[in-house]
Amino acid sequence: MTSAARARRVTIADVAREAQTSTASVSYALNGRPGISEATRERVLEVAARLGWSPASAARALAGAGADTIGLVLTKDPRDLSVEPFYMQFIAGVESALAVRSRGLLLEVAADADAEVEAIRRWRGSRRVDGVLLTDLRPHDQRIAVVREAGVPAVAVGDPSAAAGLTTVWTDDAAAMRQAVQHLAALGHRRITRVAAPRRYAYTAIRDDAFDQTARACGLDHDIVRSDLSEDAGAVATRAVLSSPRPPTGLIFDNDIMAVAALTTAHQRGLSVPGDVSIIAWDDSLLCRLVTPGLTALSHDVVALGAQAARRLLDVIDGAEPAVYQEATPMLQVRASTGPAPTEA
Amino acid sequence: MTSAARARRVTIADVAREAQTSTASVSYALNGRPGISEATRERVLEVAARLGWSPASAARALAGAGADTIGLVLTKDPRDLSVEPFYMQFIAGVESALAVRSRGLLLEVAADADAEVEAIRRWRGSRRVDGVLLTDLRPHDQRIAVVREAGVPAVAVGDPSAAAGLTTVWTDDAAAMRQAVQHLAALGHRRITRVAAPRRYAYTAIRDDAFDQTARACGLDHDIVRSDLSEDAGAVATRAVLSSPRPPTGLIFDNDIMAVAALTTAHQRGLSVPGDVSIIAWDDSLLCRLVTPGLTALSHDVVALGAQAARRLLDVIDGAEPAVYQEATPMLQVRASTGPAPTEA
DNA sequence: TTGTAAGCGTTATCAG
DNA sequence: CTGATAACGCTTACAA
Repeated sequence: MTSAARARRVTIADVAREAQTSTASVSYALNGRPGISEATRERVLEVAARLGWSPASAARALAGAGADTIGLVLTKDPRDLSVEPFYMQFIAGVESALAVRSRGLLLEVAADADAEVEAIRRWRGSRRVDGVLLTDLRPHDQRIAVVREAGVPAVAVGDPSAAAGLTTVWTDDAAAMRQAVQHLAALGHRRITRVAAPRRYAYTAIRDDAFDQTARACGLDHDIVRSDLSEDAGAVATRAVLSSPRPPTGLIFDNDIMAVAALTTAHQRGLSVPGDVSIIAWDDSLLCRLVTPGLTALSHDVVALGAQAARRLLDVIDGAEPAVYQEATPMLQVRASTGPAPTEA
Repeated sequence: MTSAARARRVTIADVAREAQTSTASVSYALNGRPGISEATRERVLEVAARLGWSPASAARALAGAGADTIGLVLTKDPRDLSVEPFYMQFIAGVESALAVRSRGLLLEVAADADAEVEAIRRWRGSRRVDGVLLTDLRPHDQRIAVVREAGVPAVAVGDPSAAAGLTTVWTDDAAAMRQAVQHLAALGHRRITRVAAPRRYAYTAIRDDAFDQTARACGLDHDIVRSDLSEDAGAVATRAVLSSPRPPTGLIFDNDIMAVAALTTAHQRGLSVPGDVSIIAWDDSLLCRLVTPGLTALSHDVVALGAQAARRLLDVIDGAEPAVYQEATPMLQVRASTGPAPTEA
């Protein structure tokens, strides 16, 4: 008949009483800290387990220990979020790294950059998180100033040039873009177009530059079309590009969704892929493998990226100095959507 | 030169001093509670804003108020998680509902059912969450006993028959399955197979039964093949089924991933879809639209489901009585992967 | 309407 | 090594 005890929670005071010692010793024992005899420690641990004690993280956080939680705020419309495989992969990676150190992940979807900053401020003020992960870096990102000023441990995911000295996890997008352009050049394409993400992302300029330079070096006609990352925008951009007087024979997209949309658009217009136009996607996901023809894509391990970012953040929380970690450069995964350039009419 | 003040955080005591009142009044003012004059309230609010005060949720939670956070624990291998569009859609929906009430989402990926229960216990003990969302209900789900016993507000997402009286958000999977079977029957199919999720999910038995009954009612040869929800397992199951002496001409899958895998498998074996075999997927996602031929699928709004679940959980946290909420029944979205049964050889 | 003070469950300091 | 005891920031009776 233990039902009477059900309502109250077990505290370290209970454990201390039962183990005939003080709360301080219990705290030491439970946190594996020195300054306590092995005998007491074992007794405390045994009693805690028997009583079913579990730490009240609120109290712990309040007393100055960590919250054992990191924060991730995504700036996306929820419905877009759900369609981008990237984020779920990233989150999955983060979780896998957090799980082994039993940390939690606090997730928030913000409507815009201001809401994002607001969330970070709120979190740090409320001691809910020990640190934050910053994705989708923007040029002159205000979040970086905020975390720095507020002293919030943070890791930026994106190009170091946009991270202003914060610990950074990045992939070499410029090198990846070079591969893509050179692949098309090697296949004999003379006119290529890049369908790019908005300028508000820091990586956009980097990919823009790499695209321009490599295309020029290869002596290709080249052009950049600005789009957003949605399916619709990808289709619209593709239609416009393919309707031009001398349409390009190679297209490079900034994500997989737009590339798939382009594939559909090309088919609708009776164009063959890769017979009439070759398509390259960025972010190789299930989608790229499953469509017909399979999409040649710049493939990288987003799950690993998320895991690495989370691990580095835990380091930073533990006091590590800022550092820059480069992940594997996205590799061009060649599939059926790229082929020899069509011979001129 | 405000740099000296940077380290300390602003507390209600600071606000009280500055506003020349007590911490109690500040608390009342900040929480919009009665028992304070309008004049002081405004003064407090103004001072709080000026000082940049933000609530310490740790302290708040410790003092007995809520944590303003709900928990969601997913039992999946992280890499599988990232491939299932369902979860990201669900999370996106949850976030959208939470955002309007400025609540956070604590996410955890558990390796197995025990880890899941452990997470819930830990959360409730640590006062990190005000309530939890339960997805992927299992028959006799231990989590239900746990939340009940621990008095954790919870909402189950799944069939009410598995939710044991908890507030539940569900879709009528039996009705959805009937549509799928009748669709195939109407197209003249005489032999159909269901490639099903593992029995550990509560919905599996419900879909099994509906499949059997409807197929029998329609006078069809029918069979159920057990699989897991992965791409590989879907391909394996499809190969096995199509190799049988008298293969079925219609296949119904329990998710979209397996259905897409089946499509690829059929093509590899030189079979036409829907010429030789018709395919129906569950959970209509981008994938189903984008593959060729497009997949006929049971389509439902998972984002809305997540939003509804989150809203109902907030109700429960606010003391609402248990209730059952039925969401729209998945609708059969007919695409090119289903067609008339092939004429017997 | 206001202010005082007692928790909430830990951690951390500092004498024994 | 051990045990009181004071924070931590907020909520909430209870007094004034």
